[in-house]
Amino acid sequence: MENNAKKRQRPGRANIKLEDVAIHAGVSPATVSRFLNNPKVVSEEAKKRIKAAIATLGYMPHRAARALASNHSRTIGAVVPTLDNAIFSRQIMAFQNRLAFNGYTLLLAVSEYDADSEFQQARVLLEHGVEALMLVGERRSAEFYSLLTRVGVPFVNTWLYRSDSIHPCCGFIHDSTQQVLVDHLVGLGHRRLSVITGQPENNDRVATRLNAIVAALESHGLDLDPRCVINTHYSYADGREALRRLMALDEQPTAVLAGNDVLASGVLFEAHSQGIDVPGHLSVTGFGDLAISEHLYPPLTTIRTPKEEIGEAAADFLIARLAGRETPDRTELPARFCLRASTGPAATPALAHGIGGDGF
Amino acid sequence: MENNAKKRQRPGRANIKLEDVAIHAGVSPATVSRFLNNPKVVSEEAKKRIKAAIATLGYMPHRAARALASNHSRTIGAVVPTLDNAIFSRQIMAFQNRLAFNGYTLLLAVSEYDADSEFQQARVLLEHGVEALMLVGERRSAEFYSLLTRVGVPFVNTWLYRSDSIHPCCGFIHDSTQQVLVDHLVGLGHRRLSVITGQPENNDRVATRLNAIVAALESHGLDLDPRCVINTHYSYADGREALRRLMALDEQPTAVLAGNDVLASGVLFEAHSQGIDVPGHLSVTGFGDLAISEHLYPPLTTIRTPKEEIGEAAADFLIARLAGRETPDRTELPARFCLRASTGPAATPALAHGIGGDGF
DNA sequence: CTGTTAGCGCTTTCAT
DNA sequence: ATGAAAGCGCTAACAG
Repeated sequence: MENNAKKRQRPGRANIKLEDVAIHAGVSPATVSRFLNNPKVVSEEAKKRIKAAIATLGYMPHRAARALASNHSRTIGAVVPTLDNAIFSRQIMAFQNRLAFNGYTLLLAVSEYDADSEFQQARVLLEHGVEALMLVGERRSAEFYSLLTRVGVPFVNTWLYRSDSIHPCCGFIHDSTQQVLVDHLVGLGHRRLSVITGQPENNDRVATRLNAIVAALESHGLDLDPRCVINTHYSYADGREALRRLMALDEQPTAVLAGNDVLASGVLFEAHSQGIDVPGHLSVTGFGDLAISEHLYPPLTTIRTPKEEIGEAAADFLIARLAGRETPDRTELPARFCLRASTGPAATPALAHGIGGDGF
Repeated sequence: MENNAKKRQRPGRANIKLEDVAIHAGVSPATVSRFLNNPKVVSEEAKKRIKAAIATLGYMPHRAARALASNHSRTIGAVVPTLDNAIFSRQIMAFQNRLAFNGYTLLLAVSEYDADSEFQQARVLLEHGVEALMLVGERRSAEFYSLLTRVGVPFVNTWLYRSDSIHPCCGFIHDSTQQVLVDHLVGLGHRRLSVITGQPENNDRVATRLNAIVAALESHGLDLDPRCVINTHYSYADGREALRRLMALDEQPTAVLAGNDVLASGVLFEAHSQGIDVPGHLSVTGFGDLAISEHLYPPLTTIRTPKEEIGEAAADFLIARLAGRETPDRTELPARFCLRASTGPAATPALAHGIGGDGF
């Protein structure tokens, strides 16, 4: 017992291996391996003894060794822009839950809306041998896509659906969500709309929605004054500040399309403290339908996005692919219009510096 | 080129391995390995050729093989109760960010506040060879702790600090946060307080805070009417409903201590729609200080918890441990009292069915 | 500074 | 149904 003293103990693991279990159970390692991976080919007798051995020894399989030998890591990766937004956290929760249920473990990375970081992190996940990858959005470098196909792991772009996408995707059609919102507002008599949204450079969904708004307005013969478009970050304070800037215009918009519910909430808060009546003087729409949105004053008219559904569908898709099952490349999970009380008929445009007659 | 046709291609990986790089660069595999792990011991000449080989072949290291050979997976695991709560998502973001910066990858699991699930998921992470583990809370089975010590991976309990804890921890002292809140309210003249919080059975922090409230009240010679304690879940709707139940009591409380800011928001929303004046008729406190809390009507008096700081401190602690660096077992990251406008002097207790004189 | 040589713990043919 | 044996891709002595 002193000959291999130099052989370092695995730090960080109970040192019991499959072979120990085999010895203890009086079978070969191969049989224990079969028991672990395909128990039905093992005799009842052996099964019983192996089970007992595992229990008494407290054996834990070594997944890296298994991954090396079998080419299956039983891990799936995800790279999301942030977890700050309840939207992605819910997607990830649903995703992880589905993975765990199917015996997969999640490797998670956050890109912070940075394309290079997304690429870099995805590389690392691939090095770790993730068998599949969930991503957000679809705009990424050719190099990234070529890595993905070269490595050959299944992947899925989430949060968007395009029937003509060349990549697997699951999500909804962003354009129509904005069309619905614009139709709604224009139908209420709004002619001068404004937009407060994120950074289209780092976010293809934002870019798509912005274009869709312009197109929708055009379809009504309206256009979008560039001064009425504010690109900002996703915080309450940013939403508030954006509204202040909009209200400082000499021709004020009668409605604001906020890029997400956080921004919309900020707008509502700022409107409240400035005594701007919503929807009397100003209509506000959001995007995302956070849990809080229906409770705001007034409850927010918004688009409900299928956060959990996307996470689940992405997991199901990848798992099906890994199992060799046929499954459609693209899944549409519709977003829904939620009509609430933050939108109403357009008032005559408030005059600069002349708002705030009632409220407050 | 047909002799090893049976040798399956690694599905899911570019088939280039370290040996190929070595051949291409005209060096031995060992040198390539050194280049990867400790470049400074490799000659400039070799470095150059290896770099080129890696680039032209598009080589990606196989981390499972590396983990097997070196006993280092370069992964760290985390099990959190949920990501629904902005609190844990921010912690995880900060944690992951710090890990990635130090070359570690995050394996994430969600327990949904279930002790068995937490144990089970931690096991899986350990099987995957995580070199360290971040957990939330400290109440778990002896079996769990014994696994942790047997396996010998560093771990840290987060979201709490106890100077006498036998386990590494980072967070704050829950008791004093509640003491501050109670002192504040009692100082304002409140004598009949109520509590709306989570499920103490599944959450040791909740249990601790609840006990701390009772103790704090006692220190003022007050006690907590059991009918004024509502254990519920963390949603806006639950907060609203809880307030309704409280207001239905024949002796109504003049203040509510909500277990977190989501619940507190729900209380505020319900108060608003019932026309209950806050803080005129009812004072409300939260816990957590979410981004939205300062924007609510009225802005919420709450406790700011150090979410990101906990994630970072946990990462730093584990990384230091893995690097063999000395580092204290326990880190206190104080929570701070945020006095805002949702608390005020106690009114004379509102009579049952007689509230709501002004508002709405 | 570099190459050679053994494995890391497990799976998987191929026999039996 | 089971065992023997040959690696999976990489690292880590050791020797030079």
